[in-house]
Amino acid sequence: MPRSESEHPTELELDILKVLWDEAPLPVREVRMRLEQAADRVLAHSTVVTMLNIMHRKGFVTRRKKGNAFLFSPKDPKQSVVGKMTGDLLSKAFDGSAAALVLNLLETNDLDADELGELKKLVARKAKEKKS
Amino acid sequence: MPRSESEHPTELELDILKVLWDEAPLPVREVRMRLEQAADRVLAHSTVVTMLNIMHRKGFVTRRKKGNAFLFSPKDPKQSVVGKMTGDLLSKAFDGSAAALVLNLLETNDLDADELGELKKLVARKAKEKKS
DNA sequence: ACCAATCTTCTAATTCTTTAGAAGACATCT
DNA sequence: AGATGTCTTCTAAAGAATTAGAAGATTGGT
Repeated sequence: MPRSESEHPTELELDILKVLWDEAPLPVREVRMRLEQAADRVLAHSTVVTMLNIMHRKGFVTRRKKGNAFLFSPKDPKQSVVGKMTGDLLSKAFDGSAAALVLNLLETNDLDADELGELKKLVARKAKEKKS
Repeated sequence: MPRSESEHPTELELDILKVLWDEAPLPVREVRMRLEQAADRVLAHSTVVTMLNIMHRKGFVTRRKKGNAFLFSPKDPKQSVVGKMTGDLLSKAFDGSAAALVLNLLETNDLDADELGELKKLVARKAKEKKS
């Protein structure tokens, strides 16, 4: 029994989704061009086609016919998809503890003062919301 | 050209590492038993053996002979491994912005008051360290 | 009407991941 | 000594991920 198909996008799928979150709908050749510019991924046209088909089957993108070609759009917004990925890491690697994740983030990836100030504001704001 | 071997543990590999971070060194049958108890993973003995061999090849675990059997230990501490995973998600999904990650965490996974309080303390402490 | 460009669908190759069986070595129990 | 159990290494199967070529349809220009 091999593993089942992932509910999260793979690395290449995520790169493609990023392109589409930036602008959609797009035809295959546009996706391919932007993938090369933005993510430095040089792929054959047919590779991008195959990926978009797979992503369509998996439900990561929607498509509609425009003339004889397809236009692709992301199915879910970026926040939702990366939120699920974060939630997944949270449960798999940190037993669901957000504090543990942030602690690890602070300890192992050193952030600059700006990022820290930003974090402080975020947490304070959220704490306030929570009370209301 | 297919993708290259991941530098991060896969899902099953991570479950096995968790067992070993909890206690090590352990022989195969112990790993198997704990995998079943802690992660609800029921696997054949030979499967666990194969996984541990692969993880040894990848450098995730070390092993030493004890009698005729091997004892396995994690190569790197948990913090380091999950730190790399977090850093990977950070760069892949949030373009390296820790603030964006935490914001998303706050927005899409709702934390309880305790977790929020914990976060506040963490960030404050880190900010203080930074100044010194 | 035809040639080239573009698009789609189908097929395929390679590596990774997950799972597990088979064969053989070695110790222990009776 | 022989059966039993546990351990190792070797082999393998099947789905997932990544990459791309080939065949066939359609459209736009000349």
